[in-house]
Amino acid sequence: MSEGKAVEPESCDVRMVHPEKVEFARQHLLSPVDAESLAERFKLLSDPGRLRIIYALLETGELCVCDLAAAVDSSESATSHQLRQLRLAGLVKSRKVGRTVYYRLDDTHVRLLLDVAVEHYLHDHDRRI
Amino acid sequence: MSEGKAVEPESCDVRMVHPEKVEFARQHLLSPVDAESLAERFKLLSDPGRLRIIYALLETGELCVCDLAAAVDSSESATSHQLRQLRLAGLVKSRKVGRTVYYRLDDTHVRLLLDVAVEHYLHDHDRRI
DNA sequence: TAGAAATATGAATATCTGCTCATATTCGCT
DNA sequence: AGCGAATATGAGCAGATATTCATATTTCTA
Repeated sequence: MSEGKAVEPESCDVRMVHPEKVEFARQHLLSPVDAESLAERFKLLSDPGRLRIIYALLETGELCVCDLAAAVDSSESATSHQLRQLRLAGLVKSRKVGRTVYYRLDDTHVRLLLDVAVEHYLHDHDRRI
Repeated sequence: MSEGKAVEPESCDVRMVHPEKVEFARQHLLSPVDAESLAERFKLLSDPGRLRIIYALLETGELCVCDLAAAVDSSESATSHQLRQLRLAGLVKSRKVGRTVYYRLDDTHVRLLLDVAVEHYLHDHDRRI
């Protein structure tokens, strides 16, 4: 299915050894937009603090900011900033009771994703739990 | 060297509303070490370029640096730098044939992890492709 | 063997990220 | 109303990251 001997003449030094494999790869690749979107998702999970926040919520169901900060052993401000990111990304939702705000996960998929990752990278590879 | 301050900023403003939930969370949380380890793993996947490289290898099986660069539409140097990261992290392996180096995935788990992520974040959520 | 090709690596740079500190906002309590 | 508590937010800074450019290394070839 990979045709196209004439590759996009847009780049400067695009030499290739196997044009057909390159073409095949190009067709099956993530689009730049998808790659960006997916990368953003992973970026949310690429911070130890955020990971710990997510886990705390995963385990307790719901926690207010100050408890969350205490649980993950971070400042309340830092925790609030992190929660803001998670909230804007739709990963968590908040519920306000008086002046305290309770956060909980609002993403049914994180658990699975984390389970898969933990299973593979913490258990198989270099488990030091 | 510098003595600096106390490395334990825990006793400054650690107030909590539900001490028992905090305690529970602390016990079931990822340890700082595990969180760091897991976060590093996710960080590898948090760059669009690296994601595209991984996908290209996933689809074609094996590709040399210059073909890879052409496939993901990046410079050869940038691609090489990223491959270095992936290599150091054990995600890819290389095979040298003459002066060209062929890279392939060396992680049986990435595919599953990516499948889960793509399934959920690109399809379910806000697919704006 | 000289020179070119494919890749790797180091340095410099520009951008991004997460933290702290200060301040704002919202709410409860007296 | 006024003050203090819980959280949110913005500015600024320090550390991390990715890219580019230049150079090094290895290997093929004339």
